[in-house]
Amino acid sequence: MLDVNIIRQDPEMIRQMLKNRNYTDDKLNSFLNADKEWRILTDKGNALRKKRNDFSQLISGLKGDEKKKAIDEMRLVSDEINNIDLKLTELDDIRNECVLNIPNIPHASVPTGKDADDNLIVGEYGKKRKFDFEPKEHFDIMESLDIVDFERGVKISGSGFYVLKGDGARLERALINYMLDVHRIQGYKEIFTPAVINRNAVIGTGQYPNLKDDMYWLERDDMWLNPTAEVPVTNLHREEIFDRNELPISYTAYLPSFRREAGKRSDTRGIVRVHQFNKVEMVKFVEPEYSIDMLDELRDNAEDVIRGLELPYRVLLLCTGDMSFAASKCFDLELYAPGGNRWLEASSCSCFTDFQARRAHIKYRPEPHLKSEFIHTLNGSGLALPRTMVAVLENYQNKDGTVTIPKVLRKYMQDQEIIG
RNA sequence: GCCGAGAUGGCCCAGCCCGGUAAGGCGCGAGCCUGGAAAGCUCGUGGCGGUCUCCGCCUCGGGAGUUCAAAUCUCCCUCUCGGCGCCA
Repeated sequence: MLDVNIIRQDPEMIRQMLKNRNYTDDKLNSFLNADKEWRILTDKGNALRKKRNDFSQLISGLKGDEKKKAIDEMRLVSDEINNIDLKLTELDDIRNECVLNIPNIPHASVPTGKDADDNLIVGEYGKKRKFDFEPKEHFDIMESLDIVDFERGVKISGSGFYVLKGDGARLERALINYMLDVHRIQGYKEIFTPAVINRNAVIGTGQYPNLKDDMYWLERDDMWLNPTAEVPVTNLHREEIFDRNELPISYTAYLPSFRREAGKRSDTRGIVRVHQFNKVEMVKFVEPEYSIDMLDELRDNAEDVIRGLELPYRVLLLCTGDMSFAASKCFDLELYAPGGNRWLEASSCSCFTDFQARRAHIKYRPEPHLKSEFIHTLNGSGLALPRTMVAVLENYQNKDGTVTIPKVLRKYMQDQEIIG
């Protein structure tokens, strides 16, 4: 959520920002109206409270009729306060609802644009391979190698779930280990968190309520299946205050992620869009002044994973209209998949400024005697497993139907060089 | 799942029985003192609002209730720590 003081100080800037992000300014207008009234009423209420407190003080020293009289007078004040409080609660609810629905302010370096077509292609890296045969799509490769079982995935869970078998399962495990090791060497501390998380956590990073229909909910215990490790890892430090010398903190975490993907109909074939997928995530907690620079570092850390795998990829700087709600700046990393001749989003690296920290109450003290301030958070995938698997299989496929294992993964697969 | 103990500002802790508007310590900072430091002493150190060198309100895990008045009494909930039970 945004700092309400920023909205108060420069509502026109917010209005322009909402326009750039394809939001209406309804919430802004409602906020401004409710806030104005709230401030006037708060003042009035406080004055009455003062009056009541004085009465209360007075009453403690009175007896008999004088006391009764004072109590009666005070009742009138109390009734008035109650009425104002009722109205204040109403106004506060409106304000909160509005603020929670106003997205983060994009960083100055973010291009203004309407949709995905306006995203800026920062660069294309790696060489697209020239095939002397027609490259197959990943699901065909996987089925002919017998390293996947779509039917039984459906049998035990439902559509959108799949089973990896044999070298497919081993490749998955190798990729996870490889990614975690890359990030560990980059200086990230490895974390393994619960995959079932509570309501406060999904509220803390903003998945609830915005994305609640896209998460699996365990009604009996009011718990949620992890939608992305960003949630448990960021919430590790919810309601904590750091000393300055503890920052920056860099975590990497492998965790299965669950998405209901309600209403999505695209990419139903294969493993590009599924309900459960593994992901290695990077999360950073940093001092505000460094956060934007840290985003470049984070992105580079994710790119290292791709470069190591020697996959062709491109980097997109998302425009204002295509960025997610909480992000101030965001890069997408897309892997090239020759079988379907398409780019697959395998990582999204974002700087959230204080937007998440404000909501999750994560602070730091710039100096011991100064008051605490919100830190900045960043996160990015490094990488999402299924799409990486697709890119590996399609780029490394051979004419005879086998798949060469990328060099960096071989040590995780007992030096095996080929699948098939 | 059962029984008991607990949750108080950045941290520690008093107050609760017996209701009157959060005491003290640590840490940190400013000042005094000093050749400099330590010690000592004084002041400051949660949030919101305003007519913003000042004033007011709110805040004792969360919520509801009793009362003129709740950290304090009553009820419900959450979490933590013990003990018992169950169990990979």
